[in-house]
Amino acid sequence: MAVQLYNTMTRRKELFEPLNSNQVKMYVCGPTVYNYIHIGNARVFVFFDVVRRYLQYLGYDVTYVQNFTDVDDRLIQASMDTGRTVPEIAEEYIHAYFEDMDALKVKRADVHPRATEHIEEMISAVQTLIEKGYAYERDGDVYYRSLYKKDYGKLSHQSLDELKSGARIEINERKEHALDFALWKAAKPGEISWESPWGPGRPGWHLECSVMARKYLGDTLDIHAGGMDLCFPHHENEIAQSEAWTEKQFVRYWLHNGFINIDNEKMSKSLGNIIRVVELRKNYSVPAIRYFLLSSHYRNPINFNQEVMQQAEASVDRIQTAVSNLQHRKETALSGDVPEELTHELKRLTDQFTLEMNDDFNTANAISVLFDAVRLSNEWVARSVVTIESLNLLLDFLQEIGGNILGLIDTHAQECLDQEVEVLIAERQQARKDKNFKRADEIRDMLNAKGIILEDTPQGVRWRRK
RNA sequence: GGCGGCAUAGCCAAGUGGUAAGGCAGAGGUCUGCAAAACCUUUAUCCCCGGUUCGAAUCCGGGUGCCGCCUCCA
Repeated sequence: MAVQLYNTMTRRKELFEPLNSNQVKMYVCGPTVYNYIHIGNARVFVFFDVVRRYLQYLGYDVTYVQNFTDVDDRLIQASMDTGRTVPEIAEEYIHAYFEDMDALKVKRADVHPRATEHIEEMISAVQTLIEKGYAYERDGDVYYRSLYKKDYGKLSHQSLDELKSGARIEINERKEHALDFALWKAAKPGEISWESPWGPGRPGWHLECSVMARKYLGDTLDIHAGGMDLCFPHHENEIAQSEAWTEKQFVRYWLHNGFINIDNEKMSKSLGNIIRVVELRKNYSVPAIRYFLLSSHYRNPINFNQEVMQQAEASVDRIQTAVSNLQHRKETALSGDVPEELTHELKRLTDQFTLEMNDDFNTANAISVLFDAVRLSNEWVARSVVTIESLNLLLDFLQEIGGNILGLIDTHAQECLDQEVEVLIAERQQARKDKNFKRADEIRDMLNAKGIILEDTPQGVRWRRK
């Protein structure tokens, strides 16, 4: 258990040591539920789900929290555009989120807290910050004094002077300083709001993560993760307010993943090239989508296009085929010992997999270890003598690494063929025996047209779906 | 202007000092009645120019090209 991970805070790979022995407190910024999630969101959720699974595989006890931002400017805008209420819209897209993520085999978090269910706690946090002098009220808004603590900017490594001279600072007369940010926003007429000591309003975006993270994970988190863009200002602001509030270190390790480009262009609303998961799922298999997301290191940008997705499909097919060929071979194998040679090889591959994942979650290399196991498996399947126990060992490895951790294998139950097809296969076998290859090929072509591929092996006919 | 990243085969992508993983596609071969699947073989002077070193894709300097963040965007 020697995981090294790249910490955005220190800009170095560090040895991962949770605050409390093997307890890992992990928080991943969740979606703002004003729309369907897109492939960029999916990268965050799929990758950090893999991190979580891997840490669990290593024996860590992981508590995983991911929020829903169910009130903010964009939801209010969507509400005005559609005439529906903010909670209605949020509910719909939370539902859609779970559909997408369940489909992509992302495990649910231990807690999925919603901002609107923690308003009381947020108000109380804001009050504390005001009392401590870190925040001030102006016309129903409450702002955080960014300059109050000297270490503001420590995550994004921006000095205050540089931030002050930043090119895009908005003018807001109510703020003492341009870098101050809203903890509480006064409601405009007609907007959804909650009562507070400063009048009706809603919480600022950054505040919810600080409050919910503390509530469910405590003062100090081990891992806090999200997309690269959240580094500044979102995570910077979370640190500021949380550490002002608790006077303790907020997060031990900050992890940020890179973006996805679409045909070498930034994915953006204005370019109209946003790829939603719900659409993606119609065109590509789940293992291929996950392969695409995991085939490159998480901090690198990746480029989405048809060609790489087709390559992903083909790659994932190779893994899937190895698993089904293993299963087919078991039907005619006999029980017996596992040769030392195989145990040894699998041990080596398991160690290699751990080594790669321990190195800042190098999923690209982890996948290459998986392919080494695929080759090994194919070699054993082709042997004329192999034991069920050996095949099971290979199967276990592929299922554990390729299935449970990386999620690149469809673990659907072995389906059955209908009676009619079984009869045809039997007829074809007889035809082959009789050297009636014309009829045999006819049947094979017929089934192929129905999407069933027949393969003749020394152990009998093997079939699979296209 | 500030902070940071990237450039490796037709494509995707690892590799932070020791002589270029893995996948897709292509070519040749083995197996097969023919296929399929599989296995074997095969495809790279690592953007350019200097420097350090016995040795550099890797370190340093200088270019060139692309990209991200710098107030609510994963």
